[in-house]
Amino acid sequence: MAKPKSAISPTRSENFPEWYQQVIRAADLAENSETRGCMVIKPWGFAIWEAIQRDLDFRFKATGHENAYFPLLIPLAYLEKEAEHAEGFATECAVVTHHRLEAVKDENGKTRLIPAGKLNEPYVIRPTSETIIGAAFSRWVGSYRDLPLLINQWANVMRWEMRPRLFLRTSEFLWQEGHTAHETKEEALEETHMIHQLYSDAIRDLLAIPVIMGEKTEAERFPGAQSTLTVEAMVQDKKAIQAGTSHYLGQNFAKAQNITFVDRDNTEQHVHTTSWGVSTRLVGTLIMAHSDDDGLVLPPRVAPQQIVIIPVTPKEETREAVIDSCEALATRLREQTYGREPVRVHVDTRDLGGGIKKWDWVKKGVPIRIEIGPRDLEERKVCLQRRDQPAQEKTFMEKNDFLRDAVEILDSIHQSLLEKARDFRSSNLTECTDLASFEKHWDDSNENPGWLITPWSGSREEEEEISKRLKITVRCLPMDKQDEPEVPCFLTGTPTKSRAIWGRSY
RNA sequence: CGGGGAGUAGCUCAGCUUGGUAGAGCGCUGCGUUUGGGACGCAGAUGUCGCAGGUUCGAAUCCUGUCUCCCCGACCA
Repeated sequence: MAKPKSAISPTRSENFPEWYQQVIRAADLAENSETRGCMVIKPWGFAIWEAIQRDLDFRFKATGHENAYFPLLIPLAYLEKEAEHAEGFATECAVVTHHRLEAVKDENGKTRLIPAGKLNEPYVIRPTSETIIGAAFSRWVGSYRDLPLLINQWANVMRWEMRPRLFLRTSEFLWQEGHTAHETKEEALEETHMIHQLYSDAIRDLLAIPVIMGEKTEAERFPGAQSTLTVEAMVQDKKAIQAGTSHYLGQNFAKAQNITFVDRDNTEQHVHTTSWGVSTRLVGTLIMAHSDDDGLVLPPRVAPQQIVIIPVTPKEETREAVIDSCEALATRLREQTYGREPVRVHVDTRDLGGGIKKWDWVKKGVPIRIEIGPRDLEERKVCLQRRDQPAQEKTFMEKNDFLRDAVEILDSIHQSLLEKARDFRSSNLTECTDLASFEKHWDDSNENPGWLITPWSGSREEEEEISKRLKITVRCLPMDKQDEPEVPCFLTGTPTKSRAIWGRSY
Protein backbone atom coordinates (compact mmCIF):
# COMPACT_ATOMS: atom_id res chain seq x y z
CA MET A 1 0.00 0.00 0.00
CA ALA A 2 1.08 3.53 -0.64
CA LYS A 3 1.84 5.61 2.35
CA PRO A 4 -1.40 6.88 3.87
CA LYS A 5 -2.42 10.26 2.62
CA SER A 6 -2.21 12.98 5.21
CA ALA A 7 -4.43 16.03 5.30
CA ILE A 8 -1.52 18.42 5.71
CA SER A 9 1.25 18.76 3.21
CA PRO A 10 4.16 18.93 3.74
CA THR A 11 4.32 16.66 6.76
CA ARG A 12 6.22 17.53 9.93
CA SER A 13 9.25 15.49 8.94
CA GLU A 14 9.32 16.92 5.41
CA ASN A 15 9.29 20.60 6.37
CA PHE A 16 8.34 21.62 9.86
CA PRO A 17 8.00 25.42 9.43
CA GLU A 18 5.87 25.01 6.31
CA TRP A 19 3.77 22.31 8.01
CA TYR A 20 3.14 24.77 10.85
CA GLN A 21 1.77 27.39 8.45
CA GLN A 22 -0.40 24.84 6.69
CA VAL A 23 -1.90 23.62 9.96
CA ILE A 24 -2.89 27.19 10.78
CA ARG A 25 -4.42 27.64 7.38
CA ALA A 26 -6.24 24.31 7.33
CA ALA A 27 -7.72 24.94 10.77
CA ASP A 28 -8.61 28.51 9.81
CA LEU A 29 -6.92 29.97 12.87
CA ALA A 30 -5.31 33.12 11.49
CA GLU A 31 -3.82 34.76 8.45
CA ASN A 32 -1.22 37.37 7.67
CA SER A 33 -2.61 40.86 7.26
CA GLU A 34 -1.58 43.73 5.05
CA THR A 35 -0.05 45.37 8.09
CA ARG A 36 3.54 44.34 8.33
CA GLY A 37 4.20 41.57 10.80
CA CYS A 38 0.65 41.58 12.12
CA MET A 39 -1.94 38.85 11.90
CA VAL A 40 -5.68 38.58 11.61
CA ILE A 41 -6.85 36.12 14.22
CA LYS A 42 -9.90 34.32 12.85
CA PRO A 43 -12.80 33.07 15.00
CA TRP A 44 -11.51 29.54 15.52
CA GLY A 45 -8.10 30.83 16.57
CA PHE A 46 -9.47 33.64 18.68
CA ALA A 47 -11.76 31.26 20.55
CA ILE A 48 -8.68 29.31 21.65
CA TRP A 49 -7.15 32.50 23.01
CA GLU A 50 -10.44 33.38 24.73
CA ALA A 51 -10.47 30.01 26.47
CA ILE A 52 -6.92 30.63 27.68
CA GLN A 53 -7.94 34.11 28.82
CA ARG A 54 -10.96 32.93 30.76
CA ASP A 55 -8.98 30.37 32.67
CA LEU A 56 -6.02 32.61 33.45
CA ASP A 57 -8.28 35.49 34.40
CA PHE A 58 -10.02 33.21 36.87
CA ARG A 59 -6.69 32.16 38.34
CA PHE A 60 -5.41 35.74 38.63
CA LYS A 61 -8.53 36.89 40.42
CA ALA A 62 -8.48 33.86 42.68
CA THR A 63 -5.01 34.95 43.80
CA GLY A 64 -6.04 38.50 44.58
CA HIS A 65 -5.26 40.39 41.39
CA GLU A 66 -7.49 42.99 39.76
CA ASN A 67 -7.75 43.98 36.13
CA ALA A 68 -7.14 47.53 34.97
CA TYR A 69 -6.26 49.23 31.72
CA PHE A 70 -3.48 51.65 30.79
CA PRO A 71 -2.78 53.69 27.64
CA LEU A 72 -1.47 52.20 24.43
CA LEU A 73 0.82 55.21 23.92
CA ILE A 74 3.67 55.82 26.30
CA PRO A 75 5.47 59.17 26.50
CA LEU A 76 8.98 58.63 25.18
CA ALA A 77 10.44 60.11 28.34
CA TYR A 78 8.86 57.35 30.46
CA LEU A 79 10.60 54.65 28.51
CA GLU A 80 13.93 56.42 28.98
CA LYS A 81 13.74 56.29 32.75
CA GLU A 82 15.15 52.84 33.41
CA ALA A 83 18.42 52.63 31.47
CA GLU A 84 18.64 48.88 30.89
CA HIS A 85 14.97 48.65 30.01
CA ALA A 86 15.29 51.57 27.55
CA GLU A 87 18.22 49.93 25.77
CA GLY A 88 16.55 46.54 25.70
CA PHE A 89 13.50 47.80 23.84
CA ALA A 90 14.96 50.69 21.84
CA THR A 91 15.37 48.81 18.56
CA GLU A 92 11.84 47.40 18.40
CA CYS A 93 9.64 50.38 19.20
CA ALA A 94 7.05 51.92 16.89
CA VAL A 95 6.88 55.67 17.45
CA VAL A 96 3.96 58.05 17.06
CA THR A 97 5.18 61.45 15.95
CA HIS A 98 2.10 63.22 14.55
CA HIS A 99 -1.48 63.73 15.63
CA ARG A 100 -3.20 64.90 12.47
CA LEU A 101 -3.43 64.20 8.74
CA GLU A 102 -3.98 66.75 6.05
CA ALA A 103 -6.00 65.81 2.99
CA VAL A 104 -4.18 67.05 -0.11
CA LYS A 105 -4.94 66.48 -3.81
CA ASP A 106 -1.97 65.17 -5.77
CA GLU A 107 -1.30 65.95 -9.46
CA ASN A 108 -3.78 63.25 -10.53
CA GLY A 109 -6.51 64.68 -8.36
CA LYS A 110 -6.26 61.81 -5.92
CA THR A 111 -6.63 62.60 -2.24
CA ARG A 112 -3.48 62.01 -0.24
CA LEU A 113 -3.18 62.13 3.51
CA ILE A 114 -0.07 63.86 4.76
CA PRO A 115 0.99 63.63 8.41
CA ALA A 116 0.76 67.04 10.03
CA GLY A 117 0.68 68.36 13.55
CA LYS A 118 4.05 67.13 14.69
CA LEU A 119 4.17 66.26 18.37
CA ASN A 120 6.69 68.01 20.56
CA GLU A 121 7.16 64.84 22.53
CA PRO A 122 6.73 61.57 20.56
CA TYR A 123 4.83 58.63 21.97
CA VAL A 124 5.98 55.05 21.83
CA ILE A 125 3.43 52.32 21.18
CA ARG A 126 3.80 50.14 24.26
CA PRO A 127 6.19 47.22 23.82
CA THR A 128 5.36 46.43 27.47
CA SER A 129 3.86 48.65 30.13
CA GLU A 130 6.27 48.73 33.09
CA THR A 131 6.91 52.42 32.70
CA ILE A 132 3.40 53.73 32.24
CA ILE A 133 2.02 51.47 34.95
CA GLY A 134 4.94 52.48 37.18
CA ALA A 135 3.96 56.10 36.72
CA ALA A 136 0.45 55.26 37.93
CA PHE A 137 1.82 53.24 40.82
CA SER A 138 3.88 56.19 42.00
CA ARG A 139 0.63 58.16 42.34
CA TRP A 140 -1.30 55.31 43.89
CA VAL A 141 1.17 54.20 46.53
CA GLY A 142 1.80 56.34 49.59
CA SER A 143 1.72 54.08 52.60
CA TYR A 144 2.50 50.49 53.42
CA ARG A 145 -1.29 50.20 53.76
CA ASP A 146 -1.58 50.60 49.98
CA LEU A 147 0.52 47.47 49.45
CA PRO A 148 0.64 45.00 47.96
CA LEU A 149 -0.76 46.44 44.75
CA LEU A 150 -1.78 43.58 42.47
CA ILE A 151 -2.77 44.65 38.95
CA ASN A 152 -3.22 42.79 35.70
CA GLN A 153 -3.90 44.18 32.25
CA TRP A 154 -5.20 42.35 29.17
CA ALA A 155 -3.81 44.27 26.24
CA ASN A 156 -2.08 44.35 22.91
CA VAL A 157 1.54 45.37 22.63
CA MET A 158 3.80 46.09 19.69
CA ARG A 159 7.39 45.11 19.06
CA TRP A 160 8.70 45.79 15.59
CA GLU A 161 9.88 42.28 14.83
CA MET A 162 12.25 41.72 11.94
CA ARG A 163 11.15 38.18 11.29
CA PRO A 164 7.53 37.57 12.22
CA ARG A 165 5.81 34.19 12.37
CA LEU A 166 2.10 33.70 12.98
CA PHE A 167 1.39 33.47 16.71
CA LEU A 168 5.01 32.81 17.66
CA ARG A 169 6.40 36.25 16.96
CA THR A 170 4.16 38.93 15.53
CA SER A 171 4.73 42.66 15.65
CA GLU A 172 1.47 43.17 17.46
CA PHE A 173 0.36 40.52 19.90
CA LEU A 174 -2.20 40.03 22.61
CA TRP A 175 -1.16 39.23 26.13
CA GLN A 176 -1.71 39.85 29.76
CA GLU A 177 0.81 41.68 31.83
CA GLY A 178 0.71 41.53 35.58
CA HIS A 179 2.34 44.34 37.53
CA THR A 180 2.61 44.27 41.27
CA ALA A 181 4.26 46.35 43.98
CA HIS A 182 5.29 45.07 47.41
CA GLU A 183 6.80 46.24 50.68
CA THR A 184 9.66 43.80 50.76
CA LYS A 185 11.89 41.83 48.48
CA GLU A 186 10.68 38.59 50.03
CA GLU A 187 7.07 39.38 49.29
CA ALA A 188 7.81 40.37 45.71
CA LEU A 189 9.86 37.23 45.15
CA GLU A 190 7.06 35.17 46.59
CA GLU A 191 4.70 36.77 44.07
CA THR A 192 6.96 35.95 41.12
CA HIS A 193 7.21 32.34 42.27
CA MET A 194 3.49 32.04 42.84
CA ILE A 195 2.78 33.28 39.31
CA HIS A 196 5.51 31.06 37.92
CA GLN A 197 3.73 28.07 39.42
CA LEU A 198 0.35 29.38 38.26
CA TYR A 199 1.62 29.52 34.68
CA SER A 200 3.10 26.07 34.86
CA ASP A 201 -0.18 24.65 36.23
CA ALA A 202 -2.33 26.48 33.71
CA ILE A 203 -0.23 25.43 30.73
CA ARG A 204 -0.32 21.83 31.90
CA ASP A 205 -4.04 21.79 32.75
CA LEU A 206 -5.29 23.82 29.80
CA LEU A 207 -2.87 23.16 26.99
CA ALA A 208 -1.67 19.73 28.05
CA ILE A 209 1.91 20.92 27.71
CA PRO A 210 4.50 20.07 30.32
CA VAL A 211 6.91 22.90 31.01
CA ILE A 212 10.25 23.16 32.72
CA MET A 213 10.31 25.77 35.43
CA GLY A 214 13.56 27.59 35.78
CA GLU A 215 15.40 30.84 36.07
CA LYS A 216 16.99 32.71 33.19
CA THR A 217 20.68 33.46 33.29
CA GLU A 218 21.81 37.07 33.47
CA ALA A 219 22.37 37.12 29.71
CA GLU A 220 18.80 36.06 28.99
CA ARG A 221 17.03 38.21 31.54
CA PHE A 222 14.29 40.76 30.86
CA PRO A 223 15.84 44.23 30.46
CA GLY A 224 15.63 45.88 33.86
CA ALA A 225 14.85 42.74 35.86
CA GLN A 226 16.86 41.36 38.76
CA SER A 227 15.65 37.86 38.12
CA THR A 228 13.52 36.30 35.42
CA LEU A 229 11.64 33.06 35.92
CA THR A 230 10.56 31.16 32.84
CA VAL A 231 8.43 28.22 31.82
CA GLU A 232 10.00 26.44 28.85
CA ALA A 233 8.11 24.13 26.53
CA MET A 234 9.51 21.71 23.95
CA VAL A 235 7.65 21.40 20.67
CA GLN A 236 7.82 18.65 18.06
CA ASP A 237 10.90 19.87 16.22
CA LYS A 238 12.62 19.78 19.63
CA LYS A 239 13.04 23.52 19.78
CA ALA A 240 12.30 25.42 22.98
CA ILE A 241 9.66 28.07 23.43
CA GLN A 242 9.51 30.42 26.34
CA ALA A 243 5.84 30.04 27.17
CA GLY A 244 5.64 32.56 30.00
CA THR A 245 7.80 34.71 32.25
CA SER A 246 7.67 36.18 35.71
CA HIS A 247 10.14 38.89 36.65
CA TYR A 248 11.38 40.25 39.95
CA LEU A 249 12.25 43.85 39.11
CA GLY A 250 13.76 44.70 42.47
CA GLN A 251 13.64 48.43 43.15
CA ASN A 252 14.95 49.35 39.71
CA PHE A 253 11.69 50.71 38.39
CA ALA A 254 10.65 52.07 41.78
CA LYS A 255 13.81 54.14 41.92
CA ALA A 256 13.59 55.22 38.30
CA GLN A 257 9.97 56.28 38.71
CA ASN A 258 9.82 57.30 42.30
CA ILE A 259 7.41 54.69 43.57
CA THR A 260 7.77 55.17 47.30
CA PHE A 261 5.79 54.49 50.44
CA VAL A 262 6.08 55.29 54.11
CA ASP A 263 6.72 52.04 55.96
CA ARG A 264 5.65 50.81 59.37
CA ASP A 265 8.57 52.69 60.99
CA ASN A 266 7.58 55.94 59.29
CA THR A 267 10.54 55.93 56.90
CA GLU A 268 10.24 56.38 53.16
CA GLN A 269 11.05 53.27 51.11
CA HIS A 270 11.00 52.22 47.48
CA VAL A 271 8.58 49.43 46.59
CA HIS A 272 9.70 46.14 45.11
CA THR A 273 7.92 45.41 41.84
CA THR A 274 7.22 42.38 39.69
CA SER A 275 5.89 41.88 36.21
CA TRP A 276 4.77 38.73 34.42
CA GLY A 277 3.05 37.76 31.21
CA VAL A 278 1.89 35.21 28.70
CA SER A 279 0.82 35.97 25.16
CA THR A 280 -0.86 34.65 22.03
CA ARG A 281 2.42 32.83 21.55
CA LEU A 282 0.79 30.16 23.68
CA VAL A 283 -1.48 29.40 20.74
CA GLY A 284 1.57 28.81 18.53
CA THR A 285 3.14 26.65 21.22
CA LEU A 286 0.02 24.57 21.46
CA ILE A 287 -0.12 24.06 17.69
CA MET A 288 3.48 22.87 17.52
CA ALA A 289 3.23 20.73 20.63
CA HIS A 290 0.31 18.49 19.67
CA SER A 291 -0.70 18.77 16.04
CA ASP A 292 -0.02 15.98 13.55
CA ASP A 293 0.12 15.43 9.80
CA ASP A 294 -3.67 15.62 9.63
CA GLY A 295 -3.75 19.09 11.16
CA LEU A 296 -4.50 20.75 14.44
CA VAL A 297 -4.94 18.69 17.59
CA LEU A 298 -6.63 20.62 20.37
CA PRO A 299 -6.49 19.83 24.04
CA PRO A 300 -10.17 19.70 25.09
CA ARG A 301 -10.04 22.54 27.61
CA VAL A 302 -9.24 25.14 24.95
CA ALA A 303 -11.12 23.61 22.02
CA PRO A 304 -13.74 26.07 20.71
CA GLN A 305 -15.95 23.01 20.18
CA GLN A 306 -15.13 19.94 22.22
CA ILE A 307 -17.58 17.54 20.61
CA VAL A 308 -18.84 17.78 17.06
CA ILE A 309 -21.78 15.61 16.12
CA ILE A 310 -22.08 14.74 12.46
CA PRO A 311 -25.49 13.43 11.39
CA VAL A 312 -25.18 10.76 8.71
CA THR A 313 -28.24 11.07 6.51
CA PRO A 314 -28.07 8.70 3.56
CA LYS A 315 -31.85 8.43 3.19
CA GLU A 316 -34.22 11.33 3.03
CA GLU A 317 -36.91 9.53 5.05
CA THR A 318 -34.71 9.08 8.12
CA ARG A 319 -33.00 12.43 7.87
CA GLU A 320 -35.17 14.32 10.29
CA ALA A 321 -35.09 11.60 12.93
CA VAL A 322 -31.28 11.45 12.76
CA ILE A 323 -30.89 15.19 13.10
CA ASP A 324 -33.37 15.36 15.97
CA SER A 325 -31.47 12.67 17.75
CA CYS A 326 -28.19 14.54 17.25
CA GLU A 327 -29.68 17.75 18.60
CA ALA A 328 -31.12 15.92 21.58
CA LEU A 329 -27.75 14.38 22.34
CA ALA A 330 -26.11 17.79 22.07
CA THR A 331 -28.57 19.28 24.52
CA ARG A 332 -27.89 16.54 27.06
CA LEU A 333 -24.15 16.96 26.67
CA ARG A 334 -24.35 20.73 27.12
CA GLU A 335 -25.93 20.17 30.53
CA GLN A 336 -22.61 18.73 31.68
CA THR A 337 -19.50 20.66 32.63
CA TYR A 338 -15.82 20.09 31.98
CA GLY A 339 -13.22 22.30 33.58
CA ARG A 340 -15.53 24.94 35.11
CA GLU A 341 -17.46 25.37 31.82
CA PRO A 342 -20.39 23.73 30.05
CA VAL A 343 -19.33 21.16 27.47
CA ARG A 344 -19.13 22.79 24.06
CA VAL A 345 -21.00 20.77 21.44
CA HIS A 346 -21.70 21.54 17.82
CA VAL A 347 -24.04 19.67 15.48
CA ASP A 348 -22.78 19.94 11.92
CA THR A 349 -25.92 20.01 9.80
CA ARG A 350 -24.27 21.51 6.75
CA ASP A 351 -25.47 20.00 3.50
CA LEU A 352 -22.14 18.45 2.58
CA GLY A 353 -20.73 14.99 2.10
CA GLY A 354 -19.86 13.13 5.29
CA GLY A 355 -16.22 12.77 4.38
CA ILE A 356 -15.78 16.46 3.83
CA LYS A 357 -17.28 17.30 7.19
CA LYS A 358 -15.26 14.69 8.98
CA TRP A 359 -11.95 15.93 7.57
CA ASP A 360 -12.93 19.50 8.25
CA TRP A 361 -13.18 18.78 11.95
CA VAL A 362 -10.07 16.61 11.91
CA LYS A 363 -8.10 19.55 10.53
CA LYS A 364 -9.66 21.89 13.06
CA GLY A 365 -8.54 19.62 15.88
CA VAL A 366 -11.88 18.89 17.55
CA PRO A 367 -11.23 16.37 20.34
CA ILE A 368 -14.31 14.18 19.84
CA ARG A 369 -16.24 13.50 16.68
CA ILE A 370 -19.54 11.66 16.95
CA GLU A 371 -21.39 10.26 13.98
CA ILE A 372 -24.96 9.12 14.15
CA GLY A 373 -26.74 7.48 11.23
CA PRO A 374 -30.03 5.61 10.82
CA ARG A 375 -28.46 2.28 11.81
CA ASP A 376 -27.02 3.76 15.01
CA LEU A 377 -30.37 5.32 15.76
CA GLU A 378 -32.01 1.90 15.69
CA GLU A 379 -29.29 0.34 17.80
CA ARG A 380 -29.10 3.37 20.16
CA LYS A 381 -25.42 3.65 19.45
CA VAL A 382 -22.99 6.35 18.44
CA CYS A 383 -19.79 6.18 16.44
CA LEU A 384 -16.98 7.77 18.43
CA GLN A 385 -13.77 9.12 16.92
CA ARG A 386 -11.03 10.73 19.00
CA ARG A 387 -8.55 13.27 17.66
CA ASP A 388 -5.74 11.74 19.71
CA GLN A 389 -6.19 8.58 17.65
CA PRO A 390 -5.77 7.99 13.90
CA ALA A 391 -8.51 9.57 11.80
CA GLN A 392 -9.82 6.20 10.57
CA GLU A 393 -10.16 4.82 14.09
CA LYS A 394 -13.83 4.37 15.17
CA THR A 395 -15.48 2.96 18.25
CA PHE A 396 -19.15 2.19 18.46
CA MET A 397 -20.70 2.63 21.88
CA GLU A 398 -24.11 2.78 23.49
CA LYS A 399 -25.45 6.29 23.35
CA ASN A 400 -26.22 6.28 27.06
CA ASP A 401 -22.73 5.09 27.89
CA PHE A 402 -21.33 7.91 25.83
CA LEU A 403 -23.53 10.44 27.61
CA ARG A 404 -22.28 9.10 30.91
CA ASP A 405 -18.59 8.97 29.87
CA ALA A 406 -18.22 11.99 27.56
CA VAL A 407 -16.50 14.24 30.08
CA GLU A 408 -14.27 11.39 31.13
CA ILE A 409 -13.29 10.81 27.51
CA LEU A 410 -12.48 14.48 27.08
CA ASP A 411 -10.27 14.26 30.10
CA SER A 412 -8.59 11.11 28.88
CA ILE A 413 -7.76 12.90 25.62
CA HIS A 414 -6.22 15.69 27.66
CA GLN A 415 -4.20 13.16 29.63
CA SER A 416 -3.03 11.27 26.57
CA LEU A 417 -1.83 14.49 24.91
CA LEU A 418 -0.01 15.51 28.07
CA GLU A 419 1.64 12.13 28.44
CA LYS A 420 2.69 12.04 24.82
CA ALA A 421 4.25 15.49 25.13
CA ARG A 422 5.97 14.43 28.35
CA ASP A 423 7.40 11.28 26.78
CA PHE A 424 8.58 13.24 23.78
CA ARG A 425 10.36 15.75 25.96
CA SER A 426 11.99 13.22 28.23
CA SER A 427 13.32 11.23 25.29
CA ASN A 428 14.82 14.45 23.89
CA LEU A 429 16.35 15.84 27.04
CA THR A 430 19.72 14.26 27.63
CA GLU A 431 22.41 14.70 30.20
CA CYS A 432 25.78 15.83 28.98
CA THR A 433 28.89 16.26 31.10
CA ASP A 434 31.73 16.96 28.70
CA LEU A 435 32.47 19.63 26.14
CA ALA A 436 33.34 17.28 23.27
CA SER A 437 30.00 15.50 23.19
CA PHE A 438 28.26 18.80 23.88
CA GLU A 439 29.76 20.33 20.73
CA LYS A 440 29.08 17.22 18.71
CA HIS A 441 25.41 17.31 19.72
CA TRP A 442 24.92 20.70 18.07
CA ASP A 443 26.91 20.14 14.91
CA ASP A 444 25.28 20.46 11.52
CA SER A 445 24.73 16.74 10.99
CA ASN A 446 22.11 16.78 13.74
CA GLU A 447 19.17 18.50 12.12
CA ASN A 448 16.80 18.57 15.09
CA PRO A 449 18.91 18.41 18.21
CA GLY A 450 17.03 17.95 21.45
CA TRP A 451 17.87 19.66 24.71
CA LEU A 452 20.93 18.99 26.81
CA ILE A 453 21.22 19.35 30.55
CA THR A 454 24.70 20.00 31.87
CA PRO A 455 26.54 20.87 35.05
CA TRP A 456 27.10 24.60 34.75
CA SER A 457 29.18 27.26 36.47
CA GLY A 458 30.18 29.45 33.54
CA SER A 459 30.29 33.23 33.52
CA ARG A 460 28.09 35.44 31.41
CA GLU A 461 30.92 35.89 28.91
CA GLU A 462 31.54 32.15 28.65
CA GLU A 463 27.85 31.54 28.15
CA GLU A 464 27.59 34.16 25.43
CA GLU A 465 30.62 32.82 23.61
CA ILE A 466 29.42 29.23 23.41
CA SER A 467 25.80 30.29 22.71
CA LYS A 468 26.83 32.34 19.74
CA ARG A 469 29.22 29.76 18.41
CA LEU A 470 26.77 26.84 18.56
CA LYS A 471 23.59 28.87 17.93
CA ILE A 472 21.97 27.78 21.14
CA THR A 473 20.91 29.37 24.38
CA VAL A 474 20.66 28.44 28.00
CA ARG A 475 16.91 27.91 28.20
CA CYS A 476 16.98 28.02 31.95
CA LEU A 477 18.55 26.89 35.17
CA PRO A 478 15.84 24.40 36.18
CA MET A 479 14.61 25.15 39.68
CA ASP A 480 14.64 21.56 40.90
CA LYS A 481 18.20 20.98 39.67
CA GLN A 482 20.21 23.66 41.48
CA ASP A 483 21.29 21.53 44.41
CA GLU A 484 22.56 18.45 42.67
CA PRO A 485 25.67 16.45 43.54
CA GLU A 486 28.79 18.53 42.99
CA VAL A 487 30.45 17.65 39.66
CA PRO A 488 32.71 19.58 37.28
CA CYS A 489 31.07 22.12 34.96
CA PHE A 490 31.16 20.73 31.41
CA LEU A 491 32.81 23.92 30.17
CA THR A 492 34.95 25.35 32.95
CA GLY A 493 35.59 22.23 35.02
CA THR A 494 34.74 24.09 38.22
CA PRO A 495 32.78 21.86 40.61
CA THR A 496 29.11 22.90 40.70
CA LYS A 497 25.76 21.86 42.10
CA SER A 498 23.92 23.79 39.41
CA ARG A 499 22.51 22.45 36.14
CA ALA A 500 21.58 24.29 32.94
CA ILE A 501 19.33 23.27 30.06
CA TRP A 502 20.49 24.17 26.56
CA GLY A 503 18.54 24.22 23.33
CA ARG A 504 17.64 25.91 20.09
CA SER A 505 14.68 28.14 20.44
CA TYR A 506 11.90 30.10 18.76
C1' C B 1 18.58 44.94 9.06
C1' G B 2 21.94 41.59 5.45
C1' G B 3 21.67 37.29 1.70
C1' G B 4 18.26 34.33 -1.34
C1' G B 5 13.30 33.28 -3.43
C1' A B 6 8.38 34.90 -4.59
C1' G B 7 3.89 38.11 -5.45
C1' U B 8 -1.10 36.28 -11.83
C1' A B 9 -8.96 33.74 -9.83
C1' G B 10 -10.35 31.75 -2.78
C1' C B 11 -5.74 28.08 -2.95
C1' U B 12 -1.40 25.87 -5.75
C1' C B 13 0.72 27.55 -9.91
C1' A B 14 1.63 28.05 -15.76
C1' G B 15 2.34 32.26 -19.09
C1' C B 16 7.21 36.54 -18.87
C1' U B 17 13.45 34.92 -22.09
C1' U B 18 11.18 36.23 -28.02
C1' G B 19 5.57 42.89 -25.49
C1' G B 20 -0.26 42.24 -29.00
C1' U B 21 -4.17 43.35 -23.13
C1' A B 22 -5.02 35.91 -19.21
C1' G B 23 -4.93 30.18 -18.42
C1' A B 24 -4.93 25.11 -15.72
C1' G B 25 -5.95 22.08 -11.50
C1' C B 26 -8.29 22.28 -6.97
C1' G B 27 -12.06 25.21 -4.49
C1' C B 28 -16.78 28.08 -5.16
C1' U B 29 -22.27 28.50 -7.15
C1' G B 30 -26.46 25.88 -9.57
C1' C B 31 -28.69 21.34 -11.34
C1' G B 32 -28.49 16.06 -11.47
C1' U B 33 -26.46 11.22 -9.86
C1' U B 34 -24.36 9.53 -5.48
C1' U B 35 -23.62 9.11 -0.16
C1' G B 36 -21.31 5.46 6.85
C1' G B 37 -18.06 9.21 3.60
C1' G B 38 -12.92 13.97 1.77
C1' A B 39 -17.35 10.72 -4.97
C1' C B 40 -19.01 11.80 -10.13
C1' G B 41 -21.33 14.44 -14.43
C1' C B 42 -23.06 18.88 -16.68
C1' A B 43 -23.47 24.12 -16.52
C1' G B 44 -21.63 28.72 -14.42
C1' A B 45 -19.16 32.85 -11.73
C1' U B 46 -14.68 35.02 -10.30
C1' G B 47 -8.68 38.55 -11.95
C1' U B 48 -7.51 47.17 -12.32
C1' C B 49 -1.57 39.88 -13.35
C1' G B 50 1.06 43.36 -5.35
C1' C B 51 1.21 48.92 -5.88
C1' A B 52 3.23 53.49 -8.29
C1' G B 53 5.89 55.54 -12.13
C1' G B 54 8.55 54.99 -16.91
C1' U B 55 9.61 53.01 -22.09
C1' U B 56 6.07 51.72 -26.18
C1' C B 57 0.97 52.46 -31.00
C1' G B 58 0.42 48.55 -27.28
C1' A B 59 3.11 45.97 -20.81
C1' A B 60 1.38 40.25 -16.67
C1' U B 61 5.74 40.28 -19.98
C1' C B 62 11.01 45.38 -20.52
C1' C B 63 13.06 49.44 -16.90
C1' U B 64 12.89 52.16 -12.03
C1' G B 65 10.92 52.72 -7.34
C1' U B 66 8.01 50.80 -3.49
C1' C B 67 5.13 47.36 -0.41
C1' U B 68 4.23 42.46 1.24
C1' C B 69 5.17 37.25 2.01
C1' C B 70 8.51 32.88 2.47
C1' C B 71 13.53 30.69 3.57
C1' C B 72 18.53 31.53 5.85
C1' G B 73 21.26 34.84 9.06
C1' A B 74 21.72 38.92 12.81
C1' C B 75 18.32 40.59 16.69
C1' C B 76 14.63 38.87 20.02
C1' A B 77 10.97 40.23 27.14
